[in-house]
Amino acid sequence: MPELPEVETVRQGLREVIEGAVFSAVEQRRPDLRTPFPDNLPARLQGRRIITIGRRAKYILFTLDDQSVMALHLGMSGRVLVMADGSAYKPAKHDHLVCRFDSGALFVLNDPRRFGMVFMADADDIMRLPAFAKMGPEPLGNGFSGTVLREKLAGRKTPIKTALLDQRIVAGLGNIYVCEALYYAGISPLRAAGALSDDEAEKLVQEIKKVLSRAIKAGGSSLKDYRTASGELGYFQFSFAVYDRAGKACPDCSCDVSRTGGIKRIVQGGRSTFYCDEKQR
DNA sequence: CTCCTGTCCTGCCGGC
DNA sequence: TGCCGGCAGGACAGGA
Repeated sequence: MPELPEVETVRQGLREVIEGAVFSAVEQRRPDLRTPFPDNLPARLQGRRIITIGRRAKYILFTLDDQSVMALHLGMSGRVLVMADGSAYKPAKHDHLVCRFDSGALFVLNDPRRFGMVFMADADDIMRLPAFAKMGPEPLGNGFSGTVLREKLAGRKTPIKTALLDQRIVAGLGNIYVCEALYYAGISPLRAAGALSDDEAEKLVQEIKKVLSRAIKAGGSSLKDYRTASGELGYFQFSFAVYDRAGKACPDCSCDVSRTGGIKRIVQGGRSTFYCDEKQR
């Protein structure tokens, strides 16, 4: 599923089409995703105006005019369809939540694997929900620095790759951009998290910010193509240095791939890691 | 506390 | 062609 850049792109697409709109019809087509939908969700949305559409880590936050917030996580396979004119929409397989608006706009949440989640709470309470309470800093925010990362990693023996996927360390990274950032930082995914030097932590933070920013920019520029094509938001073309490129040469590779075997794929914590062991130490 | 494994669910892809 | 195993962008529970 979508990692932070994809979620941010979805958020931007939603803002353009349904921020300020009023829910006129809400159809919840099954009782749950990974967790149950909030009690009486359709009734709680009906007639409410969306004031702002924000984001925290991989959650999209819809703040409504009654000071309630709906938090949406897309899980692994969640997708969003949004159309300014939803009159031609026909329900498709795995369309679990269908919202129509007074403007004629349409929002559909589609999630085949149903690893997604929807929560609802008063604005004052939303960040106290378990999903948010222990979250680490936003990777693109000022609260995420080399110093902060070093503190969070201190004493940890777990591999840096695994640590960066822990949302309590930093909130919003997923498997793809962790692999990518470690590559650009020249740090092996196998290194003990607590053993990074100050300089390495600082470099890693900078590369995390850079790769996420580039991906968001790529998403923004592809946004209008997605909308004109199908209204579907969530995934876009972005060229990866190592992710899903096992056996291939890394971008500015000067080594002999026939000898080194190119980019490696290993499994850490049950998830694939891709890296170049010539360039990452 | 930390860390490791298993699990939720469907779809897709490669191999036989 | 069909069947089967393995894998997938996430996050949590439970046990050591």
